Amino acid sequence: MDNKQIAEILEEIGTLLELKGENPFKCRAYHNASRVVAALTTELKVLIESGEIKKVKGIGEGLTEKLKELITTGKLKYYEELKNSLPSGLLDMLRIPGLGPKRIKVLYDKLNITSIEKLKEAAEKKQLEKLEGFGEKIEVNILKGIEQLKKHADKFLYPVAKESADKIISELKNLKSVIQIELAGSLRRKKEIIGDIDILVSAKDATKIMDAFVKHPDVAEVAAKGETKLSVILKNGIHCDLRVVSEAEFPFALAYFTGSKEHNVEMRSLSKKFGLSLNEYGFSELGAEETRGKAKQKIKCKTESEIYKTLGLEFVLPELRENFGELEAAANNKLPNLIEEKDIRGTFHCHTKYSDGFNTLAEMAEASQKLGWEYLGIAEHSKSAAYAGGLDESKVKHQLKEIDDLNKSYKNFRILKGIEVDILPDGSLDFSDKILELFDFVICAIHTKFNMPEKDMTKRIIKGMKNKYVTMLAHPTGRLLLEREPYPVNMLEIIKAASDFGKVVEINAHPLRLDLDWRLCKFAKETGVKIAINPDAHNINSLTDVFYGVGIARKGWLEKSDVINTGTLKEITKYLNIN
DNA sequence: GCCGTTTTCGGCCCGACTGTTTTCAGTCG
Repeated sequence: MDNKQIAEILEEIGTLLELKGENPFKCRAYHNASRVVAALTTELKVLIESGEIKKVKGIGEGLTEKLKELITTGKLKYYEELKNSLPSGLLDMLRIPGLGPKRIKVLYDKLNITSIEKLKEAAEKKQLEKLEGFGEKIEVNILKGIEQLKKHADKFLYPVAKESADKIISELKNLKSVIQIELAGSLRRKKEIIGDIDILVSAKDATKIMDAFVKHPDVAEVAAKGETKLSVILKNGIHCDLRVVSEAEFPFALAYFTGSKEHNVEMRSLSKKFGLSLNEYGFSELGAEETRGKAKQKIKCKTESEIYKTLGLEFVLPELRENFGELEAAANNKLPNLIEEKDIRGTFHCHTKYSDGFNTLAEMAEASQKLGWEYLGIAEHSKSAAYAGGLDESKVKHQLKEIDDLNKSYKNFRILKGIEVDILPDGSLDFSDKILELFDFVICAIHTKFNMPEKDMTKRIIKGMKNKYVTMLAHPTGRLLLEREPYPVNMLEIIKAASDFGKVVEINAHPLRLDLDWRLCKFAKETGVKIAINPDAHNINSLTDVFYGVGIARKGWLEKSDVINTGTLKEITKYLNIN
């Protein structure tokens, strides 16, 4: 049982305890432990055997015992009993907006409602409104929530949400009463999957802004409206929160609403050590209840930077605010100098008409030069990937000849000859070494038989990666965000193998994929594995998808030197050992 | 269930909004 699976069990225990009405702090302890385990870069088994687990914050004696049982027997009695004591449908019901553990418990205890279907029936029969603490509106909202859940996934891809948010912000910006306007929340932190859009505004008159936003053409309906907060659902199904604060409050509110929640909790804990209480309006003196809330600010800050400075910290970029060690690093002036979009000088893993792309080699090269890039790596599918127009040996040679011819016409630019070769189920590659040696670089990837057991899949990838001609691993996690579960693979083993073999691992920056996961980037960096950020572009417009990958790289603490395609053409040719 | 430079007990981040109530509980972020 790996750390990820254990983290999922801990998370579920926390939720089940909430449904049982257990001590909320105990519930939180489990949720917190889940996060801690998910972020570990060493197998829990190793930590427990060596006793190192004692040093891990958030896992105490009680949890260590349970984890031991889980690791040695593969089961946890406490978890099994807890699961058996509640119908599994209760967990599903938590996904309905407005329904939390308390209300679900009441529904279960009083009406024996055990699933979303039963809940819908009961609500339609108006049985809920008779319950204490429930009413007509809650009943209607539950029905709406169920509808909502069915109609839209409750998560959205970063690019989709970003485009939507940018449009709204650019229009609200023009309102006279707006002083400052910024994107906040997980979008500002560049998470690859977004729950909702948070927009923060500072203005003298909140009403005007909110009224204008309600009338925005992209708004489908208003979910909630107060004095400072407006919550709407956009026509594309994304929830969007608009908050209006005063100019003095803006930096505090921006920090607060940017999150993450876990980062904020740490910030507030840290504030306490300075005798301060931090909230979305400012710093107030600790203990003085009457100065809390919207009361006077004890220390004024004009920017987020000043907030961090007050707590003795370097400014922490939004991407890093995940309580992933950034506050400790900020306290010790050890924050990374993150890679930027402008550092990218080219990319690998792009397709053309030769396989399943939509543009010619010349068109892709021209578009790359327009972006200011010095090289473009082409990597078509190999022959087994027939569905994607995979190239056979003769087509390969034809393409390589065309690249040679084109390259003669360029100055300070080069098309790099690559291939995205399939790793077959037995771990062998789709081309012989004789063909592979013709390329400047070789990317290996999985495209078939995704349902292999994790152990076999991991072995398959490692075997493929070991080939001496392989330069990098593509589609490391194989995930298609929101559309398909990633294929089962032990990423820690893969990254260790990449380190052993000196291979590069790709961040596939196609918006549907955006893998590698940013947590793994951090691990890769610590392991000494180089990363390439590749757009997996199939046409000239999607070359810029590479910048979504930069977002992931930044979240994973990668610096310019960690990413190979920040290198100049000269450095890349040297790296690839080509003339 | 975790944690401790006020440490083995007594805290554990905090406020807005909604809908239920008539002062508050639940949910959310």
